[in-house]
Amino acid sequence: MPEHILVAVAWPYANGPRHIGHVAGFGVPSDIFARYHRLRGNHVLMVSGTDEHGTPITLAADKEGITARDIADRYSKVIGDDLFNLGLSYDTFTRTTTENHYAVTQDLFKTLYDKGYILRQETLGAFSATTGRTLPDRYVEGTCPICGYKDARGDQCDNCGNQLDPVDLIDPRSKVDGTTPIFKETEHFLLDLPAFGERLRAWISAQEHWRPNVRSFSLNFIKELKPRSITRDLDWGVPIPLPEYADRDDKKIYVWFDAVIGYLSASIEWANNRGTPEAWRDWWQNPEARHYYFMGKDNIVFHTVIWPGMLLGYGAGGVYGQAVEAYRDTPLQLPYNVVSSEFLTMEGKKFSSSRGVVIYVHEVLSRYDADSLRYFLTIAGPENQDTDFTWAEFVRRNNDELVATWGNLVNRTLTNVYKNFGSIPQPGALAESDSALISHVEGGFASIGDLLATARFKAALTEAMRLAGLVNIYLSEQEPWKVIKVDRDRAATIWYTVLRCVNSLRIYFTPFLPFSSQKLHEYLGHDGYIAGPLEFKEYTEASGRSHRVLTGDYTGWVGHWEVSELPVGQALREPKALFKKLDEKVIEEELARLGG
RNA sequence: GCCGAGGUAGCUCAGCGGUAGAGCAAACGGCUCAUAAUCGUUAGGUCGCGGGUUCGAAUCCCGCCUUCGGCACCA
Repeated sequence: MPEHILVAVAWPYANGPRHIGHVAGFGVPSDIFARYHRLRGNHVLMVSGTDEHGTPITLAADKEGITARDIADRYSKVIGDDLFNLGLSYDTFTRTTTENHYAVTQDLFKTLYDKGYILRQETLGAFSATTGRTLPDRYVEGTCPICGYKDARGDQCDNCGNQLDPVDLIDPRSKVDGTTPIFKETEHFLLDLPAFGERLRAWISAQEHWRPNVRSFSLNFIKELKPRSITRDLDWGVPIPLPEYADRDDKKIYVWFDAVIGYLSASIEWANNRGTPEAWRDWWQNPEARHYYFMGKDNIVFHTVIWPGMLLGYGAGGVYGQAVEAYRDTPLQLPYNVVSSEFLTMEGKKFSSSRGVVIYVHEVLSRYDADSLRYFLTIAGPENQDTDFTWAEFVRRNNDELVATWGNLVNRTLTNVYKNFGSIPQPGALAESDSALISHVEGGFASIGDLLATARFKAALTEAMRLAGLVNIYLSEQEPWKVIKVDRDRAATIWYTVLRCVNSLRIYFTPFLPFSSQKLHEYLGHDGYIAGPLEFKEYTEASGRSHRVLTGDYTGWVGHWEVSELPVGQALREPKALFKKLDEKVIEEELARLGG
């Protein structure tokens, strides 16, 4: 029975280009997972988009003298291009500035409000004297009332570590332009998280398949749940769907509230775009569906506490949940697993765009193959702990592992067979050593499959590489290039054995290395796409505004996570090297770029 | 300050109660079909420090040193 798998990927924030740490955390792992489940024949829905509301984008816009939408448009395109070039196979990668997203967000807000899960409260907020815009706590600086430190932030003093309220700072000033902020009363809406406290605690406690750090961190967090503000004094965001706020442009829904709703709204958009508007319910209102969320560790509580709280509150729904009779009493699905990564550092230092400690995705992809980056970010990525990216390691992993073990196995096999046979050779009776190798390698469908299903990507790729290494050892022992001079039939059998293994390894590597796996698929003489092209599509909504969606037609792809036939006599296509070996010089060149 | 994670071979990391592991780097040897790729052998660690629990501890507990995160209106 095929399963319905939702792959919900963190939404990259559109205030600038994304660096390789971001795609290491959520992008590559989620794509491996989605591609694996498609090969398994499951119904995969992989959604995300650019997160385009919030203060940082308005600040970036002010700086350049353009609108927030201009900033969002620019970086949504840049980020979408990066993900496309990395081969991240979203079913729908959209944006949070669509009409559809606004409608779904407002339905969530309105439903939670009507059910009493949203509270109203007057609070004292800081506003910029020059622009009138709200100043988040961290954008207010001043002297710490506790220790006297002069550059304390509104939320916390970096000197004494105490948590602060910006109103208490002595001589407060705006971090943006140094002016004195104005404090005034403003009404805010708060999500009543304590109302879900017991249900969340019971639910999280039961999730024993979560990574331990995710579960324990979340359980710790919900010990002290407070209502959480879900509106901001901003003109850039989803409007509050209440009559008294209909015409006001000074208060919007908080970016984090709408961003997590993106998982649902993008699923609904996917269904609409393909002309099956109710199809999203097969994932969201199907108790058998499994939802997997991928993100960095900084986002855990939004996905294990706040979003689940919102889903519990929404239940079987408002407008969207209730629309179809057959689903009317079916609540939206909670996450099945929340796969959080740690952080990637850069030559030993934390990524920092402002200090130039950064490597953008488009920079790497402009000079290196996507599969090389994908390989590094998987085998050496921050899956369980922070890991370090260095150019020296990148070159070494590429040359000594990817090229030497897997690339070279494919290359020596295909060039030999293409030259000597031109097609899959007819084997004689398999020797003990031949069938032992084949069955050992084919065991990867179970072992690697189990690791992938439980999101242990590093171990899965290590196992695939180990199996590729076994075939290299076999070749060294059998030496078919010698045997062929005296016994062509035996050489054919040896090469057939190797080809059988390479054919299975092709499947194993497809989730990790889609571009090279597609090439190998073709060199082996197979037809169709095992990892085909992605595409951008433009969609126009009722307002007339259009937006771009990264998607693809994955249903026609041909690979399956099982031993596949390798027909004797199938003509090979002329092979070329799958990967490029990198010159050691690039290490110095890249380090020079960082310094300059 | 509070909470949490890490400190294992020169390097990057895995192992997380039962005789210390991998890859790379190093040394030597085999092979030469293949992107000077590959295969084999060797060498290399009192698993941060100090206590404790246990027949037995990188693995559990306590303390310390050290690095790094989170601490809720930055996403």
